[in-house]
Amino acid sequence: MQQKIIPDIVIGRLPLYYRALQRMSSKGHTVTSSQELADTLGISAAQIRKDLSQFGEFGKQGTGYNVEYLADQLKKILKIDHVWDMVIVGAGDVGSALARYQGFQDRSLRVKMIFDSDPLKIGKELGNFIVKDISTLIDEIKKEGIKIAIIAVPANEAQEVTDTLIKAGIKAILNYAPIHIAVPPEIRLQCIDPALHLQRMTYYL
Amino acid sequence: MQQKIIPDIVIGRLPLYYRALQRMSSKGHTVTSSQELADTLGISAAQIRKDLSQFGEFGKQGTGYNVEYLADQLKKILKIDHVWDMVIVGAGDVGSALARYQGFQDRSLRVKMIFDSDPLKIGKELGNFIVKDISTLIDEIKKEGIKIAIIAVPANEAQEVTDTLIKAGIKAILNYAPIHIAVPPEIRLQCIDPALHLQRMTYYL
DNA sequence: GTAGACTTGTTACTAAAAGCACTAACAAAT
DNA sequence: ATTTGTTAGTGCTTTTAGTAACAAGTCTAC
Repeated sequence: MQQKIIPDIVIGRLPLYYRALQRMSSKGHTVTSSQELADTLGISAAQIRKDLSQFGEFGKQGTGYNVEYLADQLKKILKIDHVWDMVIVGAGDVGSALARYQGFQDRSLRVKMIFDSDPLKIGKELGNFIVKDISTLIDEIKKEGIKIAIIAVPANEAQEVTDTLIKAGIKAILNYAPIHIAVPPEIRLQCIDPALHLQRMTYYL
Repeated sequence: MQQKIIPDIVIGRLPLYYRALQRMSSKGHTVTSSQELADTLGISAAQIRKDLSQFGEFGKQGTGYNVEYLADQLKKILKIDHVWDMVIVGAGDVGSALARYQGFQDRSLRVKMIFDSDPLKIGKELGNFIVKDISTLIDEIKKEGIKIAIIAVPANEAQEVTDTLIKAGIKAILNYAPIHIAVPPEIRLQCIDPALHLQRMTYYL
């Protein structure tokens, strides 16, 4: 039996739902509804129900969703029912900030190592880490079996770093370099460039 | 005459095209084609042509696009033919990193001020800025006529800060707080939460 | 126990976005 | 002058995404 393919856009909304549920849970909220989620997220209730129904039946008619239970199910679906270790490549301003970033806590993500190629940075302390030599990157990643990397190097080094990461066994990349990087189809890639977001809005001003 | 409404998804791709053109230009590239852009961006050539044709005819058949000219046109369309001043709210780890971020240079964006509510942070130096008291936010923003804000405060303060910003005349917001914030339809909003991007990828691992 | 108010999961429908394919235009080589 | 290869712009088709509505359960109040 062929398993149903879930559109990536749906997958993209699940972490959003999970984030809202985590927040509700921390406030002691025990049950919610698609309507309440819709209000807190700015997404239509029908959309939320449809997205969730792709994965099973998590709610109860007339009652809604149990917050803990639904959060738990989403954790399993997103495979964030355990912590994922990550590496950061690039110990410049962006890499340093990410190494100190508190926002990964309680979200099943943990920075494990940070690399740089600059001899002046290698060996230096950065948050709880010692910056490692990028030439040891492949070995270290393989040794720890890390699958997720964050790229925070200048644009002109990004593609080279990407290729190295893939050689090391990295399967998911979050790219902060302001350039498009090419990856084979089996590698997941997400990009963050604040300037792009901002320039998208200036059009309307 | 009613002007054609351009889908926001198209607007979202324009900064991407512009970024690629800037890069080509800095490498001395003078002409390009939809196909070359497609290759550097990982977007189909047809898509690029269609997007651009929404705004006019910028290319020459058989030849392609003049890099400088197209970049210039995109600048005008996106209204980034002049520098936009921005304020950052929140001088924590994220706000500090953004205040130091070099990536806004040459992209028509400039941080002008940074605010915080913590008395321990107010008055302190941060990069080239002195952290200002958030209680002066409305006055300062109005005085300078600033239209763009970056929110880098904890989740539970984000909505309140948003409301204040809108009162001050802010029209576009980039939100780093890990929560959905509500804004009236005329206010532009973009959100960045690295954990969301990462959790979107773990599904596939 | 029953009426009535809610809420889910699902289906049918509508809208939007992307892909394809074609025409017209241009440049370079012969 | 003619041929060949390239490329933009555009209309049409297909695919994808989102909305709305409804039947079937569930709960509460009385």
